[in-house]
Amino acid sequence: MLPTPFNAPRSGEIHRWSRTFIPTLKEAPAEAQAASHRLLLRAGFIRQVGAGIYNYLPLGWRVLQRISAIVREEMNTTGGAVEMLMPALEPFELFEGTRRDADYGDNLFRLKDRHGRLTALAPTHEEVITDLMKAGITSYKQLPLALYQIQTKFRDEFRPRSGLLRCREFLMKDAYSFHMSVEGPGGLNQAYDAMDRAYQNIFRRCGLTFTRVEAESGPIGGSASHEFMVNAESGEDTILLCPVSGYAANVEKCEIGPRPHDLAAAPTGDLQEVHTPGLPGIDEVGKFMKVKPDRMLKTIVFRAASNPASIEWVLAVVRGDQEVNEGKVKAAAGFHASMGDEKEARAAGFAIGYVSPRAALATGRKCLLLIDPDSAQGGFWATGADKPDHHVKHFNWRREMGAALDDPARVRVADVRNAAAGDPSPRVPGATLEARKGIEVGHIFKLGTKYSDAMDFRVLDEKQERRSVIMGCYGIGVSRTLAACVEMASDDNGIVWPAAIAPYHVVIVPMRVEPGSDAMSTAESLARGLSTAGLDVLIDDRDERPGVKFKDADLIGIPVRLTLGDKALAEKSAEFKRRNDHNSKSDLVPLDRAVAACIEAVSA
RNA sequence: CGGGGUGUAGCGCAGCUUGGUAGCGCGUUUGACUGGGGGUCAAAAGGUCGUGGGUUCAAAUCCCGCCACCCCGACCA
Repeated sequence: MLPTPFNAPRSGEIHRWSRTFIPTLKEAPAEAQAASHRLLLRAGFIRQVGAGIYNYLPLGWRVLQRISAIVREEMNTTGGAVEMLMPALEPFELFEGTRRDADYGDNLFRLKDRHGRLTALAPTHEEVITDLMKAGITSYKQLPLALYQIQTKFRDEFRPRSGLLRCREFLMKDAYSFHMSVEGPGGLNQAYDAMDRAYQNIFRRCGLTFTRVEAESGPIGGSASHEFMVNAESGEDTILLCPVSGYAANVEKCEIGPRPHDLAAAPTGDLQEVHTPGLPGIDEVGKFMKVKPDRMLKTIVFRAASNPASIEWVLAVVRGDQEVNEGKVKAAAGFHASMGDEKEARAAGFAIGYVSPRAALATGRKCLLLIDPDSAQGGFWATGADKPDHHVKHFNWRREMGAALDDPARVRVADVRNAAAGDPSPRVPGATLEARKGIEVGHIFKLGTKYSDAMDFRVLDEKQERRSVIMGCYGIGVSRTLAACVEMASDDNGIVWPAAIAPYHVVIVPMRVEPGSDAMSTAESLARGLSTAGLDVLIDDRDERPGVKFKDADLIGIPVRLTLGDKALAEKSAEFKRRNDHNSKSDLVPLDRAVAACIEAVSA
């Protein structure tokens, strides 16, 4: 046997439709709503097993493999990482340091082994890899290091939905990097930037149009985080962007440009109490009082963590039609605060459901009042009356709050709400933010020392001092990326795969399928030629009517279709059609040029 | 977890109100005719009607419980 050179081009696979499993459906199953869900089901790529649990059928698995291959290439080169594999089972003791079992809560799949030991199905692997590195890395000389895996993750999602877009079991690429420093050669920032580039390459190669947005960073200070959002209306996430500066962020993170405020305006009338019995929300109360939500003040009670000013509660005020942002509340307060436990807040005297900014003035509790600029205005306001079943009209800041407004230790005006379309851009005066829907396919994160501190992962530096290792982590939802690609590229007839991730590059449709027929033997020799050129080929050898084969070929979305009918064969030609080429008829291509035409179409 | 919806043949559905031998279309199998965008004719196979209980001479149908799946919502009080 001749030796095979290492760089020999890979020859493509040749599969026959009749010998693989492609159960296409004429009608989409009723439960599927999202376009990707419907098409993947109809085209025979996936089949549901349970809520948020799917089989990847041969076609679906092939695409996952393609995406994974791109991910591997980019990770191994641009990303500078090496691949490994960690287990799906995770003993609970690993959470002792990080307490993430609590953070994950019900989203963590828990199970007991036969000895009664608690075990988790891993939702991600920070603990496992940190534990592993702890044992293997003891010196700064071994760093930096970046490792990744492509592996099944488990999250007991509250509500799985939209097929592969939100699953309980899904395929993820997760990478972790380890450093002695943030800045400089070998530092976290360098690895982060490399990953950033790798991610952009990956999603571009998958044919996705995406927006890279600033995302909420974790509770440990200084960390940056970016999400890669595929632009799709069906996305669950909302992103905001400034069309002038290019600034883009997710809803939680997005800053809002300067907004004027005015707490000194005169009252609109006497404070008037209204009986509003048993009305649960802003909308209902508003309807009852005939006040629009944007003229009501919403006051949310946060429990303050220990802080130098020994403040116990933080009250955040936004307009009734806006949403309080917990991260911004913390940032404005300057210390940690979390949504108050209802019982605890009631015990402290807050009339939950009917809280007004005046609750901050009550004696005996130390409160910090944070007022969003949009609600720090004059004009008519309605708000709670600080007692059950009552609201007030004609709330006026100066009259109701008095001198407290002038004490920055007690009252501050600050951005504490989620950004929304139409808000001023934080980067360009006069520009306004636009909202888009997106599917989050990737997320990169500067972890800092969060995990290494929690798990005591320290190594000796060049001065023989033990220092916490600085970490980054980088995730891609591989199976979600597949769904996002379908959301992005489909038409009335089915999926339109980009060649880079299509399950096959070429589908050959012989009109006659009897073995030895001109059409079949031509199909086979064409397939061999394509395979030699490195293309994967599917021969539709089913004895079906042409219409059925064409419909199916369109549905499963193979980039190039070669049709072998009597007329074309009589001219020693094949009909050549690109899947993404709409209206046009197919071209006749001489058989001896067909392979070249396919290569050209696929490498475009 | 709250609200809404659905479970009847592989897929899509009707039948349930008013209880009385389980149906239609697609798909599947066989045969013939056909053969360029989801064919025609003929014959056939395929269903514990999600599940457990109850009412009744009789339950897919009425009553109660449970399960599964889908959609919407959800720390903003």
